[in-house]
Amino acid sequence: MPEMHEPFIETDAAGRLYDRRVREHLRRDVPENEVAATEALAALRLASHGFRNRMDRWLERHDMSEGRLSVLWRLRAKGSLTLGEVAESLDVSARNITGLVDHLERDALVERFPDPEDRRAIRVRLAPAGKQKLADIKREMGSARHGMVAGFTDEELSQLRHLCLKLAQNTIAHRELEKV
Amino acid sequence: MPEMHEPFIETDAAGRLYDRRVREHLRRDVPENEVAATEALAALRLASHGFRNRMDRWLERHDMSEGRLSVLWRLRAKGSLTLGEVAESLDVSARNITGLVDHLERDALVERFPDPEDRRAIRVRLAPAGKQKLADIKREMGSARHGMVAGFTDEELSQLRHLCLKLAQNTIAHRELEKV
DNA sequence: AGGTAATATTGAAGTACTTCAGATATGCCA
DNA sequence: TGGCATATCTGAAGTACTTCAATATTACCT
Repeated sequence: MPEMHEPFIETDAAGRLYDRRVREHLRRDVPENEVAATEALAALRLASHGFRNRMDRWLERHDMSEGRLSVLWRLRAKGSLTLGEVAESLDVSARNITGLVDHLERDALVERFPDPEDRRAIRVRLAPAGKQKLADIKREMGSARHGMVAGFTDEELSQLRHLCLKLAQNTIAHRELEKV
Repeated sequence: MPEMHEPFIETDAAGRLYDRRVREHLRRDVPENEVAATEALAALRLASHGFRNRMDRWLERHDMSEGRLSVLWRLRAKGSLTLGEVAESLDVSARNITGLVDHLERDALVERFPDPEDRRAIRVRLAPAGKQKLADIKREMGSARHGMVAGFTDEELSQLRHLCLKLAQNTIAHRELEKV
């Protein structure tokens, strides 16, 4: 049996999980009023790191990545978009989308074409193979996702969604303020 | 006034936030029993993406990155570690830690030294400048974090921590199973 | 109608992450 | 005691992300 990680996720008196390492770190010298925020954000980081790694591994079987898949979903929703619109929609740089679309184009999953109204812009749309790839992924995604949320009630998933979007709202509001 | 993002985070009848784009996508053809999980995981992705970008921008002022900062915190907690131990602790590849420690060493924030008991291994510890850097960052981190969790009650933060760690447990359990 | 600031995409250069392979060292077993 | 499997770190090569600058184009203002 290979060596396992030393467990660091424990349950407190109220029945809630906490990260022992973070709590030990906090005991040193983090002000009391920052404990809850620090622990929550550290947990968010841990969860998303694990989730992303898990998704990466799963998507490898489809010769896909999360970044490229996001582009495909967005194109499926919108029909076609300029590269800039894709970038804004996914909150990444236009340079990044250039690379992701290069890769998707190389795999024949999308097609680039000129924007009829703006000769600077390039539009992109799903190719038939891209539509098929999304159908294939969707067919199997359910069971993968099911494993990731094993043990969660619908109420917990709803609450997780709500709290994450509340956090996202803060980061979006902050970013919009920085534009001014 | 620069153009703002079209708002996509809305509130449902129960007073909970949801991502309109995800919900529209779900209405097409995602099975009912997968809706809650899909929405929760999409929200987690959005929150962590925004949080990470926000942290990146904030850490730039300290000439730091999240990856390198994680290394520093871990060294502060443990005194010294081998590069492999840092990698395992942060759930990243040893190759990645080599690069992060290269950068930290170049900035004189850490020091590498031979492991007295294993000539293959290299240990790393905080340099005095690293300790100072952590002190500087800690002094200001509170207000940055405060902004990120504006509008959250301690109860919500505790619940967010719990739900994220519950998710993290699933990804950790899955990864340990893959080792067998 | 011309000039100029802004926009869209991509080339260049960088960081953070991955996998794989190589060099050196360790530990275990026969 | 020697052989072999495993461990540790890093070089090589790759992806996904960033910023900045360059080129071509658009839009607006005088």
